[in-house]
Amino acid sequence: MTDVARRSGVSVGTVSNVLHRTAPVSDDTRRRVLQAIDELGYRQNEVARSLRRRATKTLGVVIPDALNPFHATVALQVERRAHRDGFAVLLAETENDPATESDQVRALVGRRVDGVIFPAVTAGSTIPTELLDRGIPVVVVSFEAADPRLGIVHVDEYAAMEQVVAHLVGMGHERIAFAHSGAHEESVDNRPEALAAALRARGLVPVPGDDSPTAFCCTNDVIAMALVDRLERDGTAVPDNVSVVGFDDIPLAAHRRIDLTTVRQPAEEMGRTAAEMLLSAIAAGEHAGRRVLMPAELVVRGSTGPARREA
Amino acid sequence: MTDVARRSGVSVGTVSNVLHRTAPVSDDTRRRVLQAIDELGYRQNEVARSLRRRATKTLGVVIPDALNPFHATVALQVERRAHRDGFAVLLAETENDPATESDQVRALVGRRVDGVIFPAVTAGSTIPTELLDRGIPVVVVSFEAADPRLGIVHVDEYAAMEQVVAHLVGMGHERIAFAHSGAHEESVDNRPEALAAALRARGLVPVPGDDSPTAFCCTNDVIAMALVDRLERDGTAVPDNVSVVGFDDIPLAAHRRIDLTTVRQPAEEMGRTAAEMLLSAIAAGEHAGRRVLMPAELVVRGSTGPARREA
DNA sequence: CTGAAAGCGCTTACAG
DNA sequence: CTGAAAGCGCTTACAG
Repeated sequence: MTDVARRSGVSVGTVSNVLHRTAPVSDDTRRRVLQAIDELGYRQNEVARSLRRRATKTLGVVIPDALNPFHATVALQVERRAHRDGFAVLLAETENDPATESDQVRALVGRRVDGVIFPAVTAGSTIPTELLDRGIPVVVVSFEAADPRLGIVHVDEYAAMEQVVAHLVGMGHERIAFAHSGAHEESVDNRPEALAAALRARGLVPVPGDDSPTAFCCTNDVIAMALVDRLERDGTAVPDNVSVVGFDDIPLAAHRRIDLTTVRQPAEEMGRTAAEMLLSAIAAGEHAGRRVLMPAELVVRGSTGPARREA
Repeated sequence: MTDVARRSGVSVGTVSNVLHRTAPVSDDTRRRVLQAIDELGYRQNEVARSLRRRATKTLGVVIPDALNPFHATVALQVERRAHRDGFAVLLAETENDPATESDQVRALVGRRVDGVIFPAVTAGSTIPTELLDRGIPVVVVSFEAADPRLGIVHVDEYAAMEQVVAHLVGMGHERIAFAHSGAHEESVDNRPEALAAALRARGLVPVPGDDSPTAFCCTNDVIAMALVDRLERDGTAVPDNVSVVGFDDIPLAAHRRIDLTTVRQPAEEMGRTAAEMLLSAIAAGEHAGRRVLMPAELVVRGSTGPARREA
């Protein structure tokens, strides 16, 4: 910037002014400055700017796993929306590990992100609260949480599971299990509990996955697809021998070869909404503190069918 | 930091020293400082640090589409590896649009990333060169480029396509088409050319996709899976009526329901290697300027079969 | 309309 | 071992 100022014969303050129209600048001066910028290939240093303005125009997105299409979609939409407002996004992966999670969040705090979005969080995590306490707005996507300062974008998982159970019970299923990944700490959501509630309303209870269920409700579509793969490799046909229901409705769920019955969450819209919520909270200098409920609906495809009668 | 210094009765320089062991500090002082940090919940401001050190410890990853598992995997591995070295990663999405691409890269330059990784780049892009000219090291993944300052992690696409064509021709295919997404500008790679070369070596040429090919070679697995879906919805069975070959070997390609014959690229290793290459270039203060060739191999699964004899 | 100066929160020689 | 001071590249009152 000093170079630009020197080359165009003005002060750095004036260069700053032409760059941000914060104060009127004569046309002639503006032209000279712009020309110098062009000749020098000058690109403003955002880190100095961030330091001075005490705002970085960057968001953090903390996801357990970039390979889950639901999370990837949210991250993508956030990035897209943020970019429109001149915000950048720092990607932090947690692998669903609490230690990595807090590590990552600490790094985001150090880098002074203006806000953060969590499409998931490890069970029992107090991380969002810590951020909130530091005055950093946060919005969570696809799950609920208690803190009123939190921005929340979610679907009604109880209503969704009610639809799932109605569908399954209507086809004679009574032995229904919940399936999640055993690989990591679970992230927090109400899906198992929502399933249990819908079953209870019909005098049923969830059965363990190894206790010959006739249907599985999976915590997400990735798990559901892996389950179908495993079942069929073991000779258990889906849906002839057992039905499988996913959650999310990732694009592949509609693939003819996959054809997964699942609960559709509007991932793109959720990501976009979360970004907008966060961005406007940042602009207003306050917490997001709002809750948006999105529609979720059962999409019936070919992975569910009538319960097999016991031999 | 001033607060910490005041509370522990030392100067800010000393606080800096205990934080980074750049100079010896007495045990007693260290203890007091650490305690003050803890009591205050102090977290060092990385942006000030970055400004002063003229290095941000952040990498940019520029991808066309976070939903492509190959790109997501590379991004994830880069993030993981970078995180180990205390680097953060800025995610920039291009949607395969040259304007967005240069926009995003400009933003990365403004934010003074220490280096950038491209798992793909729009055709004809001069972006990497511009970065290189500014002294920013860049490494590209899964394609080739001419600039000797570039770090390159790729596979031998010609050898891979040779295997593909040998497999296909061995099953009687002579009408082979290349399939890519028509949605966006293509990103740059040698796959179409590699296919053509392997065909030419056998006196064949690629046929247009609408000229009743008996086999399709797709630019990646996502396209291949979409193609299978489309073909089968139109009543064309795969592989009975037409064979389909992908590229990448994303995890789903091995799913029993998908079962895609494809060329395996070691995505995780490529991402990790790219990150390491970039990180060590940054540490050394020079360009990556190295080329690593990774193995690619044909994985034969169920989406390819004997060419259907014309009726 | 333009310039000089302070200050954002750090690091890094340099003294002591 | 510790402190004082300069400076990283900006923005923002404040004068003029």
